[in-house]
Amino acid sequence: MSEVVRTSKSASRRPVSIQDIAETAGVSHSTVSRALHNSDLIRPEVRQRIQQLAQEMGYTPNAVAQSLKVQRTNTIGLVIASIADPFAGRVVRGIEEVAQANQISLLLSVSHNDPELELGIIETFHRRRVDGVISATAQIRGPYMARLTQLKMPTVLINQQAESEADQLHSVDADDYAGARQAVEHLLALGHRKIGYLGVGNRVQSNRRRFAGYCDTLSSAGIAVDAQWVRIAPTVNNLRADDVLDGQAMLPEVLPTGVTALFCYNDQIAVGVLMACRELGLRVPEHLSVVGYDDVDIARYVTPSLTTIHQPKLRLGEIAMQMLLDILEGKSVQSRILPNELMVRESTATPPPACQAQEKSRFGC
Amino acid sequence: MSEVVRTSKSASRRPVSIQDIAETAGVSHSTVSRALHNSDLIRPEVRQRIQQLAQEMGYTPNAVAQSLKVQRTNTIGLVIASIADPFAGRVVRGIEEVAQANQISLLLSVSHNDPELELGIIETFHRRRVDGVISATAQIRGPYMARLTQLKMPTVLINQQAESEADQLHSVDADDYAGARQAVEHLLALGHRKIGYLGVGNRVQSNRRRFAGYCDTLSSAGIAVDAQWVRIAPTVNNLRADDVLDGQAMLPEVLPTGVTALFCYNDQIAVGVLMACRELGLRVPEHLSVVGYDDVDIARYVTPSLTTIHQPKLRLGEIAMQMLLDILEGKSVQSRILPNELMVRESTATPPPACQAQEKSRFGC
DNA sequence: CCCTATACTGCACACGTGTGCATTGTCTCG
DNA sequence: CGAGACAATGCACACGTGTGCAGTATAGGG
Repeated sequence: MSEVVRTSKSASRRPVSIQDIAETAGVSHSTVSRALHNSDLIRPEVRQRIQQLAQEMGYTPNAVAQSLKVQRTNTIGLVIASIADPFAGRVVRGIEEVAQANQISLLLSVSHNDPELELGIIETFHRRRVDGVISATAQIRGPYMARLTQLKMPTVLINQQAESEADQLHSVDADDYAGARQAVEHLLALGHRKIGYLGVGNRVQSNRRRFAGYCDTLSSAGIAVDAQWVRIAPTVNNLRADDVLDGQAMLPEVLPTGVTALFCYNDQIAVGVLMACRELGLRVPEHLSVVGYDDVDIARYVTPSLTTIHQPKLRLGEIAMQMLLDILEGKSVQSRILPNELMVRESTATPPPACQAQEKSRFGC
Repeated sequence: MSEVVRTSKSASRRPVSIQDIAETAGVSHSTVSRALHNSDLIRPEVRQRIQQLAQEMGYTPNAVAQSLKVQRTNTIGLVIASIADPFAGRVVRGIEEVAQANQISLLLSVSHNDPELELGIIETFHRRRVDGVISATAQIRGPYMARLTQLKMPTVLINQQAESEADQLHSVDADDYAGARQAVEHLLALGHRKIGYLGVGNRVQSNRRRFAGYCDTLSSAGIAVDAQWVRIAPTVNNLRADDVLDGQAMLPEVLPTGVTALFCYNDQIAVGVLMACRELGLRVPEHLSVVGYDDVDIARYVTPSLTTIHQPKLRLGEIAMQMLLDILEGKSVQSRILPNELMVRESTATPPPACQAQEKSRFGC
């Protein structure tokens, strides 16, 4: 008899519900619900019998129904600019680990830095009633951010240093400005004075901060920044192009200005520079010093290995997720800025003799 | 008056529902539901008025409730072994693009090749009632796969060539065996005869297929495979270690055997070999030829650039997602195997003179 | 033996949405 | 003018789960 019921149920292709369990157990669905939650309102023996029955019938709670009822999805939305970017990969990993440890699921979306898409993604997240949002996209633009705050979705931004400290908008960042300063100071210490900057046009905020660090450091050293030393990769369709190609293309443009070192927005740009140098027969670091940013895996594997600024990518992700969890629990949290670390490898050295000579004469040695 | 109502609603922090709209419009919630779906059961003017009202009140449909009702979440679960792996990154991107175009959301989970975790992930996906699953993890093991088929969740496997063509289990793969053959044939054509293989221990299936391609190709050429030429990176905790380090560690072990070329399981292993060679003062390809697998970005950026087998990573992802969509629509689909492509770059050349001399004398030249 | 406190269980509603069916109103045709 | 057809809308239930409250049974105490 009971077998017949089970068969008809399983034939109907619908997963078993607490209602099904209730019927086979001869109790109400409320009792089953409570039993499965280990409520001490239910007699221990009944509780155990129901739990065993649930096991036997292959019951899996319907998270959709639960979410609807308790008004919480245990899901957070994650926006990143690109998956191809190894930087994002590490950050996502940090997020994922903390999320998994806290039974939170991740809804992943890629924005490609397209404002239209970003808006759509936020809308989708809201429709799905995610508990919160982590955004690791390059920059939040006006309407995007406006909608975000309007919807009152708890949000944590990564590496965006949102200037407007709005209500529920928190952020965790690595210190772009200080990182840039470290990089340029390293080059200054090696004796370089003509130091160029290769930036990007489609990550406006972070590019601006790193560029500012670059400018200020040179100024502090009494060096006037020559606009010729600076190139910013053009923005194509607001979409992220291939940074390596951009780096490759920009090198020949700054070379004639006589720079002896280049500080690059990120490691990919720097790798592009390395490849361009190889084509031109220019040796790094003998003829030109190169500094990257991020310290992605590839920085260690290219030849010469890249001197770069290490960002605590994993930590950024972990902290962002933990911060969001705290917000959801009602704790008050405050935005954080993490320090970076200079990794000195093979791509930087003292300036080439010719320039050193120039410098020497200049200083009267 | 209506303002008072609006205010009280918005003060209750709950998003507006169709019920709220119905009250302000003076109709039933059914009418609102139909109007928002453009049902022609509703008078056009009413329809428009309701839609405008919904707009004004900032209504966003509750996808959770919809999912519960229509028994479909428009969400699929995605399991990958690691995010750090650039191979996975490209595949995910392909999946994501097709998903986004079809209004499907992605639930992302990382398995780290841990069977325990994998099982938990599948359980979570089932609880959340995803419409389907795409698995790009290295290998599905017994209990994992059993549960997958038991739950009747439509599933597409990437690069796993599931031997048991079970019911709802479909797959899309790049041809490991043929890829390995291409790689080894390339080396043979260059004149190499002592060719080694560096594999991995924690991606059993694909490693086995590539190794088989390696063995068979050598056999076809009349070369007996020397077990000394072959190394498999040890498996640590079932977790994926750093492939580059493994490659670096394995090179010294096979070098004494006199191999003139190495076929590596993937590009990371090959990069490790490159770095080890550099440490030992061994030049690639003059002293040793190296072939990778996957053709991830890094393969183009290292020095020398890697000869490798290009896998259509983006296509794998796109096809997998499209296949899953077809399954969900009830279409019948069949598993596919995609071809790879040999990318000849700088890391392969004819064997070093010493060996060539040996070969020559051997062939009586 | 009766009353009350206690332990347990079921009823009914709620979460937000979709939809079959009944109901109402209007128009048209005989 | 009445009847049937058709258009438009509301009622009620369903999806699967959680929970306040009422109800029942049992035990204990007077």
